[in-house]
Amino acid sequence: MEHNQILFLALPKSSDSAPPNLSSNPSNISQVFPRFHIDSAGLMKNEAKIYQHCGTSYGSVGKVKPGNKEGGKETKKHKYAFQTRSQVDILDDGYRWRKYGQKTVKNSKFPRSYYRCTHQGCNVKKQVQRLSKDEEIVVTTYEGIHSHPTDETSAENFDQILRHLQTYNA
DNA sequence: CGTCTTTGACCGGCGC
DNA sequence: GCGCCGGTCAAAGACG
Repeated sequence: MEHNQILFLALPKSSDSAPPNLSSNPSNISQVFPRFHIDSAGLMKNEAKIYQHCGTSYGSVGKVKPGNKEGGKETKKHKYAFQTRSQVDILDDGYRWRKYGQKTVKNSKFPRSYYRCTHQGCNVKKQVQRLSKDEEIVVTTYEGIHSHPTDETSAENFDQILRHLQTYNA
């Protein structure tokens, strides 16, 4: 086993070319990931690297329909995508997820799993997909913001990193 | 016994 | 209009 890498794909809004500063991160990342670690074997250490990425193929995520009526009914979807280098799909981020679907993606030879937060009133969804190119890379896409605390009380070092990332945005 | 996973069906959007 | 593709539902089973 090697050191795990956490690739941060931030999706603030449009595919606007953001400055290379890490300070321009989307809001409330720590709400999405209050606690982040790989539970299966404690693989992740403080060697986690965080990258920021804007645009690319993920720019189409959460797009707004051009033919929307009346306009102004644009719901902002907070959507964050990660790439984790791990051998396990399930990353325990402190929340409890219920799997509600699994589909095979045309572009990938591995199926994509759909999860939803089991907390009542919490509509946060999550997708887990494994890249066909690199079997070790797992893409986790979060959608929505958690409005409730986690069950876990212990905070990991990753929390500090996430807080440091979101210091600028409010 | 309660909770979560599994799995096929269903549905809506989009391209041809 | 039709078929593909991606996302969700829901029934039934697995598992503690």
